[in-house]
Amino acid sequence: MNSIVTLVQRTTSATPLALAPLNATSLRDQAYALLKNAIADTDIYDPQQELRLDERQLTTALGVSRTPIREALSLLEQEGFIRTVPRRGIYIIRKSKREMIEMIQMWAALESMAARLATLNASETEIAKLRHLFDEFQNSPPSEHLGEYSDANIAFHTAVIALGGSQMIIDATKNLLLHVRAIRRATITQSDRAARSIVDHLKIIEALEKRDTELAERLTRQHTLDLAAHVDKHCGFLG
Amino acid sequence: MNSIVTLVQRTTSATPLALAPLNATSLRDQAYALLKNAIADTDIYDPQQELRLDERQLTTALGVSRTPIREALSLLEQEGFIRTVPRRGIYIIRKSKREMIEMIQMWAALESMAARLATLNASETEIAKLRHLFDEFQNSPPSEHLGEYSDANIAFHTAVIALGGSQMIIDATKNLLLHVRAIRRATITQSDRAARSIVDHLKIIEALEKRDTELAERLTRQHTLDLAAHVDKHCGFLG
DNA sequence: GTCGTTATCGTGGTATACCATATATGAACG
DNA sequence: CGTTCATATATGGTATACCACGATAACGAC
Repeated sequence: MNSIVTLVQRTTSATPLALAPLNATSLRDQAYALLKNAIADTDIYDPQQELRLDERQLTTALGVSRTPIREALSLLEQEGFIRTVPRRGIYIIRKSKREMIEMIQMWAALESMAARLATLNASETEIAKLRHLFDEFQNSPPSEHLGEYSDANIAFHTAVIALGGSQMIIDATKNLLLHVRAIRRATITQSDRAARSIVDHLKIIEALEKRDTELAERLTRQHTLDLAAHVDKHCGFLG
Repeated sequence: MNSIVTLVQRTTSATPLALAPLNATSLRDQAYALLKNAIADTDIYDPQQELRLDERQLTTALGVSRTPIREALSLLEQEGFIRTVPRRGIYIIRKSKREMIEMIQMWAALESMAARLATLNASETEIAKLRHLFDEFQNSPPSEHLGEYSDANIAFHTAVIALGGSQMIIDATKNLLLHVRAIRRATITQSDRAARSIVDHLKIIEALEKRDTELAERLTRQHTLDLAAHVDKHCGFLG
């Protein structure tokens, strides 16, 4: 069955207003959040995966009318997660290799700017926290628990961006992360990349601590551009 | 009267299907484009300007129902152009000074990445075209025709971004430009800034021609960050 | 006259009925 | 058996009616 639909139904059954929290969010926003999470949790690059969504089906699954569903889908379409083809259907989009590389490059641009801003504005204590993200990998090599390392990896980049303090960059990056995350899972699996990645991260942290603006920026940019180059070479399965 | 509404009406009267071109665009997309242009052409930082939109009013002005209007407004809201307050109204957003600076910083990050990519991928002839953008300013100083120079200025930055070849960056930048344009008008009015700006541009062009990746990137970033610093100092009228 | 209460209304949110048309289906004809 | 055309159906797009709720104004009590 369609995993998205089932997830959606499960979440919907949570609506009984047990405590009636200050749930002032509109149905459109709820549907938007739900669908976005569902899409993010779907392995859209699995060739088996069904990528078609059905408005009417979502209607019954969520227990709301088409209107908020359609508005939510409009937003997701604008963000590049889905595409609606008139009289054909609504489809989750698989990003092409080129698009994926462009997204990573854009990520590099934004995160390196965030690193620059972090050297200028972030507090000592905030920067210090970065090191703790990798405490658990001090003794054993990351190859032994790649799943956790992948999470810590994402957490590191997210943290650097947060350190920059630019809400605009933080927001713009969130969607990029969702798009790139699916592919990142596959690329980090090479353990040598994970090892080199840790070295890069430590150098970035040092640059941030030394408040070396240019260096932190450059290292951050290069680290992410390396990922783009890696995807370019090894991800032929992308369109 | 509300300038947006009047503009909207004028444009609407152009819909008679004289030749019935392949106008396959949905009413939602038409409304979206129309409203976006209308907002872009409005001087939202004029304290006199009415910033409230009325769904029902737009309905009659455009001659369509609320549905496509609302979907278009949803998109504009997500892009940060408007904000809808339940039971209060829909308002065009004035960006705060902080937000404006963050947008310019983001612009700097993206354009400098585009410059980097341009040194690696753009053709000689494409880069050569950049010089022609300023041909008309060779003899007379830009202070004599600031309006035209402002246009050429925007054209230059847009061209650099296009040279980068990343559709993702091109798209992300379009909205930023709309947001920043209103403020740019006011800041470029100092003629000394215009003169220095031209010098910067020429240096960027030279770096691109020499395929000096790092230099082109750095100059482009710094040029735009200078604008951010300038806005920070001189645009106290922003929230 | 001021404060509080109530009624009305304006507004965005939602549900639903309707529409247009590309695609699919199948029957009829060659 | 294959091709073609007519009909049916599914799907996204649009219009509209209804709803909930807060704001505001009108009114009344003190």
